[in-house]
Amino acid sequence: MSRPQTTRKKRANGVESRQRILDATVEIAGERGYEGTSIAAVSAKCGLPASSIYWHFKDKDDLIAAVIERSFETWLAAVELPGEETGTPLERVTVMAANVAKSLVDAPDFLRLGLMLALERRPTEPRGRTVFLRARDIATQKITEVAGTVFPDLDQDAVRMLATYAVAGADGLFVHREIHGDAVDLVAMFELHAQLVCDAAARMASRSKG
Amino acid sequence: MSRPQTTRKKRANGVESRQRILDATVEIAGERGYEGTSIAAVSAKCGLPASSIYWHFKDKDDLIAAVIERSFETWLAAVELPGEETGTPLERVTVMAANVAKSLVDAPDFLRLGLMLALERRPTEPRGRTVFLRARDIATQKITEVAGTVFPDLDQDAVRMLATYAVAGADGLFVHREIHGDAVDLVAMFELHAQLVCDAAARMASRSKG
Amino acid sequence: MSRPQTTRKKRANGVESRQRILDATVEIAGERGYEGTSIAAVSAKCGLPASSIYWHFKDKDDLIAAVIERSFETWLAAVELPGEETGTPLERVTVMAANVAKSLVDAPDFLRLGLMLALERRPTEPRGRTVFLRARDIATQKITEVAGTVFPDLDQDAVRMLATYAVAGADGLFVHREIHGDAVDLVAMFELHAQLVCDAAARMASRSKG
Amino acid sequence: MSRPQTTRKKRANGVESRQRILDATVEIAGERGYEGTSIAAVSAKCGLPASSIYWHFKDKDDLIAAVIERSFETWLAAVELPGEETGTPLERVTVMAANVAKSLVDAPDFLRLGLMLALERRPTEPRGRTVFLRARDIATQKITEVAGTVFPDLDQDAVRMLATYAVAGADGLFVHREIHGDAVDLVAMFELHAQLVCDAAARMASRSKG
DNA sequence: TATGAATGAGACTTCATTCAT
DNA sequence: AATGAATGAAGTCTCATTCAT
Repeated sequence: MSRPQTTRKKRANGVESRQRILDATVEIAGERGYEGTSIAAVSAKCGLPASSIYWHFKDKDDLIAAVIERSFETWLAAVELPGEETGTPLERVTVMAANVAKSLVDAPDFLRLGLMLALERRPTEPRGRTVFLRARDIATQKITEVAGTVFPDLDQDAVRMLATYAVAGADGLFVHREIHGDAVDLVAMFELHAQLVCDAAARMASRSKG
Repeated sequence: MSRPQTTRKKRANGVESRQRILDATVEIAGERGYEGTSIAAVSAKCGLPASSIYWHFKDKDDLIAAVIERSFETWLAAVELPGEETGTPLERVTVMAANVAKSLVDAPDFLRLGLMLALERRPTEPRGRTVFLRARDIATQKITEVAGTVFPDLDQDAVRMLATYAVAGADGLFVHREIHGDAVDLVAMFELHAQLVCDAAARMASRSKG
Repeated sequence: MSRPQTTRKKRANGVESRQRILDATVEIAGERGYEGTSIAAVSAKCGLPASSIYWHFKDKDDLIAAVIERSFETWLAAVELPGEETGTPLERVTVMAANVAKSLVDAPDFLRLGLMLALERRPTEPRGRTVFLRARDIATQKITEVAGTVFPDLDQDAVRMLATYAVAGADGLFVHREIHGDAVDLVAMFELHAQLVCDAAARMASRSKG
Repeated sequence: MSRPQTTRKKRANGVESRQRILDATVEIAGERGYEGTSIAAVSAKCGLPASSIYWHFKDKDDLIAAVIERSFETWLAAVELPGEETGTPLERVTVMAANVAKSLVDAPDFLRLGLMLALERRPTEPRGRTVFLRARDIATQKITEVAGTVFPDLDQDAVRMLATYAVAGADGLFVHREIHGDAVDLVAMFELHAQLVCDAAARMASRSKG
């Protein structure tokens, strides 16, 4: 008969509100980019008034940056490469590529929004762009490390170049799927990509060795 | 009493005004994307009042689409592949790749703006996006044709897949350069890209033949 | 039967609109100061939408500065001291003081708003404040000139000091009337003020001469 | 289990918090006036959350009024006129004027903020304005009393007029210093002011007596 | 072939204030 | 004796667009 839960809804809960705002923002910003994301739209989608958004985030820039940050973390967790895999280099790399492909199909917001920001060249760079580029560097670095262990005969420069090429290819394939939609078999494309990169690595390694 | 035609200059010149508007728009839209491009900003940059822009273009959508169109034509002319080149397939493809790379270094507006539009997913698709996707299809088609003649042993599906992969790789490398700037040797990256694609084609061809 | 004047109202007329906006602003800003003057309030009072105000003025700062400028000019014209007056120095100065007093009773917006701005110390000074201070300097300069001719025996420093004192007294008396309203006989107070300043001038002159 | 009283510090101290809020407010309001003073800004300057300000003060009006009140008391204490001074009237008045001048140089917040409020004319008068005007009346009254004892031959009306003029002059000179800053020798100006007022008083007295 | 002026809608952001804890 | 969170109203300013000239 006591009504503890009848305090319906409005029990101030900062953490949950923050999540709701981020959820709404990621959806909108992933569709319409930085400028296309209006605070009013976020407010409508998350149910909190615009002024409440400003309690949780300093300004729009801060909000978008937070979205990118969280989105990257989620994505990183989703692709987390299994540690001590066995098999041939090609096999190991193929598994990795498939993981990445699947993660991009499932949660593409991070990369879509990030690429939009990356392509812009505003005079005052949005903080979200910086955050995305940092995230991208981290990813490239991880790939570099994996490639170094998988192809121990390659010199540093070659490894870096291959990692760069691998990331660029992933971006391009992602864009391709964003354009052509579910018709694209992203996993298959990533498999091809992985194979080409491995071939190149093998050839480079044999050349530098022999 | 009639003014002599020596007054020339400033006899309100429609064509020139139109160009000035397009020039201003391409610059701003390339920096800030669709939503970030305001008529007021274009007006300020080209020196014509906003209302004059509406005399030349139906609305903002029309303006952006026109920019993409002109930008694509400029770019197409810049890469125009020389007709009956001789040499090995790899040589011919390598030359092509170098041409594309150089064109993207010189006039990247078309692709930058196009990719931004391509990544967005707004409810009512901007006409500029359609125009860009059509342009992209044309480019992919051309590559498919070239690949078909260079690797006559490949079946249709394989050729299409390779062309898709080639375009995706180009997009990704372009993004990479947009992010990291002039430090990136885009021509070298495209050379690597061409080689990998050719290797793949050769392997596929030998497999499908044998 | 022709209806030329039936184009009622909305025949775009920049000059008139600008005046209407300034009229509305001077009234509101004179009552509530810089921050208290909202564009919405000005819009409501002048009948033009807020966005139209921004066609005529860059921003709020620009609007307030324009108000001060126009207000000062109006006031200057209203007090314009008659040229070659005759009579004793005291008589001439008394007439001047009466003129100033009357002008301040009639159109006090300029000084009220100006003093409000002058007392503020924002980190980024409103342009209106600069404009007011310049106007005030002009007024002080004029008084200095008049005092110089009326009391030719006084040295420069003394004249400047007296002019400063005269202006300060005028400000103070104006504040007094703003506080206590129509009950105050501003003309009488200015007469007293003029007399005291003249006495001081006479005494200083005799001292410096003798 | 009870916390020992050695925790001391930070045992939420109401009085100190109140002071901190008032200190912050006086600074901001002195810079930006009534409307320009936002609770958020006060909160940022004093380090307490906005809601805490509302624990100590009913609303913004109450806060500003409290500031004026405290500021006036501080100022009154600083100028407190020594009781039974000896010397000629001019000497006594000169000392008084110097005291006032010095107090205004040291702690000008009270008068600056007060004058800003006094010049405004909003529909619902801020309580702070009322408080300031009352304080001003008290000051005028004190001067009237002193003037009455120093010039016993003057009639009531003349004394009141001189007191009014004295206060107005003080306001004007204060404004002058606010505008021109430390370059102004406020003490010297007040000395001149005192002398002129005394001369006027003497002349009036002799006239009304003779 | 243009353009000065206007405008409703909506952008981002801050406001003073409240309330449950 | 405080405060984290929330909120409706209002702030300044920009938006894309129109229209009479």
